[in-house]
Amino acid sequence: MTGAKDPRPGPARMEDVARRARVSTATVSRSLRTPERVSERTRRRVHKAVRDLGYVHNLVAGSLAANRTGIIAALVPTFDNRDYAKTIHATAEVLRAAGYHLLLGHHGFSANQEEALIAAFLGRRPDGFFLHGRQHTPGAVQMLRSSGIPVVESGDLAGRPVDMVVSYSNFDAAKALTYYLLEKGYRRIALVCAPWRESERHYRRWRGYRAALREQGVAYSARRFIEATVLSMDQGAEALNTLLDHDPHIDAIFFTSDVLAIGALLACQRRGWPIPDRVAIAGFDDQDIASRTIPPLTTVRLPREEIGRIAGQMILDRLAGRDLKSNVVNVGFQLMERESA
Amino acid sequence: MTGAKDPRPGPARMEDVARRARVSTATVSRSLRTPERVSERTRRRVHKAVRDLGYVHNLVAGSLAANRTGIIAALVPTFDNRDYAKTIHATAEVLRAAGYHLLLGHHGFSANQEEALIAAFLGRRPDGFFLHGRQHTPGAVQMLRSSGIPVVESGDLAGRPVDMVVSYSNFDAAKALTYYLLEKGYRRIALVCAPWRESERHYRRWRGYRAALREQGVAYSARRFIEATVLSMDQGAEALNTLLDHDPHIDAIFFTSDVLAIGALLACQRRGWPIPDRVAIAGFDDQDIASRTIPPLTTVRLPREEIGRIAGQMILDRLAGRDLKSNVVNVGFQLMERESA
DNA sequence: ATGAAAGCGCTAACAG
DNA sequence: CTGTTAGCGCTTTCAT
Repeated sequence: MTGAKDPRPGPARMEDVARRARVSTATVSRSLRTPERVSERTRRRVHKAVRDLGYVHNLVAGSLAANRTGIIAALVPTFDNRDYAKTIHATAEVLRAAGYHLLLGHHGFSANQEEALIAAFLGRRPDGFFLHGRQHTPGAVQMLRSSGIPVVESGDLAGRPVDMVVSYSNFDAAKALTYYLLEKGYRRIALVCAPWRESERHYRRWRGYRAALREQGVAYSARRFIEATVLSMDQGAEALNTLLDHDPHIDAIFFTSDVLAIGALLACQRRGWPIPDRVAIAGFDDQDIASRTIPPLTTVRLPREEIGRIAGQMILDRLAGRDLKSNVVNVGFQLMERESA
Repeated sequence: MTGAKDPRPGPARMEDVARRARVSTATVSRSLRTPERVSERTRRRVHKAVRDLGYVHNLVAGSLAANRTGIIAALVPTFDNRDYAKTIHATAEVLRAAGYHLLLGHHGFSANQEEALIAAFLGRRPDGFFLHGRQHTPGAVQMLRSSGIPVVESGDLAGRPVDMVVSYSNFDAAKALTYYLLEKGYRRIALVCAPWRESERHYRRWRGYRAALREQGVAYSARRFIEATVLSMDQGAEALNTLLDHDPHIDAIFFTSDVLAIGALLACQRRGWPIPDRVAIAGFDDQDIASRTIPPLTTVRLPREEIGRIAGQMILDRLAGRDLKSNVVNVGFQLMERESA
């Protein structure tokens, strides 16, 4: 039998640390969260006790007491997409540097699934929310608004923000690309869209394309439009076939996604068709491979990392009480003029 | 002035719901977590009160009281990699269906960064941990072990697990691919590795390659080995040049990553070199595009989604107290024999 | 610079 | 099936 009070079983608590360092739990807490408010000597004693006991600061209890979790919730349509991945990567980096962590979820392009996840995530009391996508159920918007936390959306600039937005304009980008094709002399320009359920973004691209045609007095033909069922290289190749079957005079095809465009390009290559002479091909996103295809793919580059960085920064700024210049940030886009069109 | 007690400012709490539904907070809690243990009538009253008040169940407080968070921590080297993305996607799906959410981080292939994240994440008291990667600092292993929560690692089968492992064998897969090349009659087979800092996996692949050569009595030459500095298509093309400069008689090149292999393949194509006649090319991972290159790429397919699914399931099984058959699951691999080699 | 004490909002025995 | 009650482990005034 020892005279010392036996430590309770289970992982060490702050109280155990306090006892060992001969201070109060308040001091331990300060040593951990605001070390500058504690004397050098005390801090060292506390940190030694922490190490000796293998103490792990319990942030669940801390979150409850402090009424902040240090968690930012983020929702993407899918993880399996390099564009979202790049964005989230950058966001996570910015947030981690400020001591925040990411609670990440995916909803598979379903607004209802998104609403369910928002409800579930809000229960974990995140300090901020990042949504990739601009289409939400009314319930989702309402929950987000009344949560009172900073919310950043991305994906497009159009429409009323829940709170803040950082994005490029799909409409403008698609319009600019279409203008480029028109300037190159193409007149029978077809469009292959990714499925519209995969966010309104592709719909906006279609609108940008139509706007360019209209402004330049070029007729739009529904026979030159295809909505792909899924976003795959095979669908790109198939769309190419269908379009040229319907109208052999098509001289250019704008795919609203590089995946589709590259699928079509490779199909042409296998057939020995000269691109862009047989038909010009343009994509959207500037995937790594786009600059290495034969010929290299004309496409639009979006600043995915920048979006993620800014999104994280906007949330941090708001949490720090800093005022933002604007709730909507347009990061722009870059036309990558290459040989395929 | 109303006679009713004024609700406190701020978001509704369980007590507010309880008062409105004329039950105790315990009943509200049960209605939310274990509705089957509450009478139909009560449950409806409670849920109505929840809706009326816009109450959001505070899982932070709940986690503290129940000593479980419903959070699974996951660490990957980087988000910007489709392989990890697919795995995590599958894990998140399995976990979400069971009411768990993912706290996700990335460490950029740095074991120290990983340790720091493990420390930070453990403070959030996750109920389980998933690590993509098998190399950890001793401190990291120690923290994980003493946390007492289920830990699943992936990335390779070799070495002693922290707790559980689900993976394929990089050694076996690389060896099998090398055997295939040898059977095809190639004898001067070069190897291009991704940087070894990007996990030991690429080192194991190199070992598998060497083992195959040795077993078949084919000489290994350091002049036929290159460690790429980064994982990019350009590096693949560059490695190809360097190798053929050093030794023009090389008849096959095994790249330990499809990215490198495809970069090399496209470079050959631009030069009009016939593949595999000029030189055979093989990759590792079976990216989407691997089956569409010209010629299609011989490579190894790894069941990324399956790994993620099983990892999630193993954690859930352990949390449910179910016994696992084994702590190590080998998901195998699949040789994709195509025309490039 | 440090300590005492009052919660943070919920859960889970336990009792009825 | 439902209520009472005692915490969960930490943070943060408010003193000193």
